[in-house]
Order: sequence, then C-alpha cells, then structure tokens
Amino acid sequence: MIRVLLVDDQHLIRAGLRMLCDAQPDIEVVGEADNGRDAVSLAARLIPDVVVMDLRMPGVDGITATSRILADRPGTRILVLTTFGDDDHLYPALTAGACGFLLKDAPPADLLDGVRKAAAGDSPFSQEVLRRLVQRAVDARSDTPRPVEGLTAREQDVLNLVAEGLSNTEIAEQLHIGITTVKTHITSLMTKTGSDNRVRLALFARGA
Amino acid sequence: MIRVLLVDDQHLIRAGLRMLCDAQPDIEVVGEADNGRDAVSLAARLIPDVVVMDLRMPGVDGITATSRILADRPGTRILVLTTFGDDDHLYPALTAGACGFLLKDAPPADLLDGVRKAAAGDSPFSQEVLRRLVQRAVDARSDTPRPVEGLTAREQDVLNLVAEGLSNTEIAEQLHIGITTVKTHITSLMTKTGSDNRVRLALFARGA
DNA sequence: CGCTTCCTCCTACCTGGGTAGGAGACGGAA
DNA sequence: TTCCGTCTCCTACCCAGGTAGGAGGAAGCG
Repeated sequence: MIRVLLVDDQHLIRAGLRMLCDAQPDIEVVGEADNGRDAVSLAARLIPDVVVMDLRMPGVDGITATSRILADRPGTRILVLTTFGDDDHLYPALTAGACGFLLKDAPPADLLDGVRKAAAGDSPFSQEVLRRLVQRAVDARSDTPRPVEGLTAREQDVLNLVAEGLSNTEIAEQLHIGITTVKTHITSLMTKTGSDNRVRLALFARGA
Repeated sequence: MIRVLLVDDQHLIRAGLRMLCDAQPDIEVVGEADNGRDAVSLAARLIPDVVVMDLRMPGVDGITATSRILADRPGTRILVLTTFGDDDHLYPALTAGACGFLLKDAPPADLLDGVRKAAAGDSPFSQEVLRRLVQRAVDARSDTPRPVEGLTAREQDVLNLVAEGLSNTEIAEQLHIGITTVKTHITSLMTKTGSDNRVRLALFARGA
C-alpha cells in the first residue's frame, strides 16, 4: 500500500485527488495539507511514502516545504503537481529534491501512474516538462564544447591566462613577451570569439 | 498501425525485437538494418513511423544515421535503444534529434511502451537516463552566480551582472542606476572580495 | 624563389575601468 | 534624537584596456 500525503492550497484539487486515490486498491491518502508549514509537520508525523506537492501556496511554498521534508526524511518521494511548468518552478523544485514533476492538466491515469512510479523509485514527468528538460540538458552540452577552431597556439596561451584573471602586464611577464604583443593577441581573440570585453572573453574561454 | 524500422548490428537483438513487435496487434516491423548506411536508405524508402536505433554500429554509426534520416524526413520518430547510457552517447543522440533513449536492459514491456510513446509524439526515457538528464539540467542551473557572505543586496546585484560579463554601462542600464553608482559598488566589491581586477571579480562570483 | 602565416613589437589614440573623496537621502537601531 | 549603514550620485584623476595601422623576422609551402 502506498501511503500518500496531499499538499495543495485548493480544496477542490485535494478532494479530486483524494477521490482518485481512494478508488485505487494500492494507494492510500494518509493526510492533507493546504500550506507548506502543515505539510512539513504532517510529513514528519505520518511518514508518507509519497508527497504530492503543489508549489504556489500561501505562507511556506512548495519548494521550501520540499527541502524541509527531505532534510528530515531523505527517503521521502516528493512528486510536484502544479499548474505551471516553467523554468522558474521546475528547476528550483528539482534542486530542492523533488523526484518528479507533473502538470495539473495531465489525465488522471497519469497522476496515479506518477504516484506509483514515484513510490517505486522512478521519476515521473509530464511530457511537456520532459521536453523542456531534454532541451536544457542538450543546450548545456552544446555550450560546453568550445573547440575554438582557428586560434593560433600563442592566442590560446594568452586566452588561458585571461581566463585565469591575469592582467595584460601579468600575461606579458608570464609569457616573456611585450605588453603590446599581448594586446595584439587579445584584440585578435576578441574578434575571433565575438567578445566585446575581457570578462566575456574569459567566460568564453571557460565555456560559460 | 505503427510502422517500425529496426536498426542494430546484432542479429539476435533484431530477431528478439521483431518477435516482440510482431506479437503486438498495433506494431508492424517494416524493415531491418544492421548498419547506419542501410538504415538511412531504408528509412527513405520505407518511411517508417518509428526507427529503433542502436548507436554503436560498424561503418556509419547511429548518431550520424539519425541526423541523416531527420534531415530527409524531420517527422520521423527515432528511438535510441542501446547498451550504454553514458553522456557521450546520450547527448549526441539527443542533439542529433532522437526523441527517446532506452537501455537494452529495459523490460520488454517498456520497449513496446516506448515505441508506442514515440509514435504518439512522446519522449520515452529509461529511468536511469532520465535521472542523468535531470541531474544535468539542475547542474546547468546551479552554476549561475552564487551568493556571497557580507555583501549588501545591491552589491550582490551588481556582482551577478559582472559575472555575466556586462560592462559598467550595461549594468547601470539593467539596474536603472547611474554609472558612477555602479563604479562605487564595484570598488567596494573589489576590496570586499580581494579581487584586483574585474575578471577576477567575475571568477570569484562564479566560484572559480 | 616568392607567398603566406604567425609572432613579435612599435606609435598613437581613445574609452572604459578603477580610485579618492565627498555628499544628500533614507530607514533602522541605539 | 542621534548615529550608522546603505544607496545613490558627483567631480576629478589616472591608468589599464582596447583599437588602428604598420613593420620586421622566422618558418612553412608552392
């Protein structure tokens, strides 16, 4: 039997979820909360397997509640169920330790499936959210590999030192060349990398 | 009926998949290929709904084949099915346009489910892969500027923008304050953080 | 041999970054 | 109330950073 705690500030949503869950032979709703603070204390007392958590709530929000519950009992599976799947909700929730993220417009079967998956150690995500997740992961990847084709050996040397935060003078000393030479290389680096100031150049070199 | 093209260099795997699919009323295997080149030409001729694609193959690999098939017919759903779920396989595959990524140790039911999901426009992922995906997305988030002790709120604002590579003028515009104010904050930031130039300040903010 | 690329360095110039020191306004704490 | 910290902005100054353009030497290549 999967013990579930429902957290949502809207009474109707909780009622709907409870009805849905109670109709299942393997899922049992052991408690409800309409705000983050109650959610934390209830979770501590009831020790549910899965917490179905809304994010936007009065007082303590869902993100904070998630962190606190997990700080207390790290094994708890917290499944976020919310209306908004944008980045500002998704990533804080995942960072806080939520194991899944479903949108409220998901069909009931997906919700129940999500609860079961969460309890089983899996990570249920709505398709829409999943797409966003993949996109970000791919983006993050395509940012890192900066082969920086077309840089000469010397330019690469200078770029590395710029990335370390050295001044032109320091770079000149380090490489045993004149400061004007350093400037020459840097100007060329800027145009080649499309940076218009030194910090951006440094960030570029670091793949950021 | 979902028309499927199987691509894998191991005959046994193909045989197993074919048997599995043929037992389903809604899935039809329309062709097989044991290398990337054949996969591309077969896909062009058979126009399958879903391509189940292995990555490690002799000759043209699965990533390249995926790119080529999608270049020809962008609507094709390509579901990667491979033994290895590490980053070096996962991200290139997603970048190439694969819609899902399953591991070969997945239970048969998950495979069939994956094919159906892929055909329906969803993105099936093995749990293990999904975990990795979430991790990376979260990581990519968390390497944004980190808060530093002892800084005033406004200084923190300025520091974050310095860390992004903005110039003083850009920062002033962004925060709707004067450029001299920005300079004041930056001077204070430099002394507080012990940086003696702007790049080091930016690196400090990024925790480097 | 010319040709090209790269590395080196130069002058001259301008702008942005950074320092020094001061000042007015505001809000909270003593 | 006074005092302190923060945020705001100022002037004035200096210098590092960045641009423009040119030039000589070394190495590789057709």
